[in-house]
Amino acid sequence: MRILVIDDEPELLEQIGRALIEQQYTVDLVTDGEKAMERLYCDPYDLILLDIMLPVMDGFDVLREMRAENINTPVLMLTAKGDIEDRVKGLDLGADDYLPKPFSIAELMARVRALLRRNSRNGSSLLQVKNIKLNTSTREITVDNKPVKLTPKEFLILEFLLYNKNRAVSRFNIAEHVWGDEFDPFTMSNNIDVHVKNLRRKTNDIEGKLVTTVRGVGYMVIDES
Amino acid sequence: MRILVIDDEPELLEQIGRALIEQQYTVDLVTDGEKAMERLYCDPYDLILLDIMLPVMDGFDVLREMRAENINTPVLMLTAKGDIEDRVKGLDLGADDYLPKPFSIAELMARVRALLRRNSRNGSSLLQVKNIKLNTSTREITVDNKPVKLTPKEFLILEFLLYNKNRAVSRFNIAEHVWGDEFDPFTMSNNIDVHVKNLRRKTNDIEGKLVTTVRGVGYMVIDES
DNA sequence: AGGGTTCATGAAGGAATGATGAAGAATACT
DNA sequence: AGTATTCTTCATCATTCCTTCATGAACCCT
Repeated sequence: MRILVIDDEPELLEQIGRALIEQQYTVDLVTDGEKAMERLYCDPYDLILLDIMLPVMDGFDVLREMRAENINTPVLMLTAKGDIEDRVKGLDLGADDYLPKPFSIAELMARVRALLRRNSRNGSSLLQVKNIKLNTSTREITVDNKPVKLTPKEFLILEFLLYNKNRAVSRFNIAEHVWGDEFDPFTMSNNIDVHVKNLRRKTNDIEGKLVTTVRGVGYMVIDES
Repeated sequence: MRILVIDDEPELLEQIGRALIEQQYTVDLVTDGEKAMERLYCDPYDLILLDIMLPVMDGFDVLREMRAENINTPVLMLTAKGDIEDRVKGLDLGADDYLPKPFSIAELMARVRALLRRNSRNGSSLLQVKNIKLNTSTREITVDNKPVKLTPKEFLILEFLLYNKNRAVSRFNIAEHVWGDEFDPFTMSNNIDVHVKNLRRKTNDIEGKLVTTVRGVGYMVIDES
């Protein structure tokens, strides 16, 4: 389960992060709305913990933009203000729950569990295209319901392609997402191509039926449904 | 994503340019309204950052002329004056957002991202004329709702023509846009004509119904709607 | 109608891009 | 340390795409 936490107080952020990691969640921590949106565009999450009071782009802005972008990940709003107005506003904008500060870590964990449970019924962490299923939380991949073993890089590339299905993604985009900081934009190797090749082989994707090559651009997964 | 920045202060212009390039945007910088209009006629942009205070032709003039020419690229206005009047005037003329100077680069970037996102949502990435649709982000092209495969050059040329619909574009304009730096203005080959021919074939455009030849000038796409 | 200009078209060689197999380097596992 | 797995690099092959050119058709003008 992947959780994104957005809060501008570093200490609280740290504390929440540690508690979540202890519970075996995969956690990303950011301190402002901008970074949050960036992450949301790149990576699929199962839950978002969102502070309202943020510099520049506040929690409401993040929520508004997220929903406008059709990112329907459940959101638990955190705020220093306990007043009703904010609460109403947040829920109007599509937040799923609300926790006024100060709160105990135990209470937070309870809410997190509740939201994830509520949501896991909808199976939001399952990316599915054609005969392939990819569970982002358990890291299970099946092709025609038969399990397939992928290496870490292969998994990340496939996840990224599925997440951006019906959109051509460049090698640059892929590299950014899969290699993060330590990717060399000037590399001349066809590293990504090789991983895609192996990915195709392992998913019985002989003729690029799953992963289509977009010449001059990169790759794309097309979902007809 | 292509962004045009218009500001008469060279230092600020430089600074903005650098910040945008760092974020992987394609950027053009000009210092006055005249040059801005020239560029706007030639190239399609996804966003325009427009200073109000400009010599000769001010930001309002640029905005007015742009919109009169049916160039609907979103505009973020920048100005030293913080007063309401200018703001109202700008928005009336069709600006999409407004940022009073002085501003931080971080804040500017936030607005840029927000506008680009807002815009791509509204399907502005979908160019449509007659029975043809072109999605600039997914690179999907359909003719009568049937997908058509175009090569990179063909795609860029069609995109350019659709973007400048109802306006005759010269071969020079096309070359500039499609080949960018590495285009040879002295070539004697009819390279572009060949690509247009193939484009017409692939889009079932037998009699130049979609791409009209403007003798002595270049080509044009006419949209009756 | 004739001459000149501009555009359309088909074909072909060369350039660019992607696919593939294999081997060495790096990493993780025992 | 030794082994297995994964990642990266490289050379080569296959394919697609780009450009060029020769030729024919359409257009414009006097």
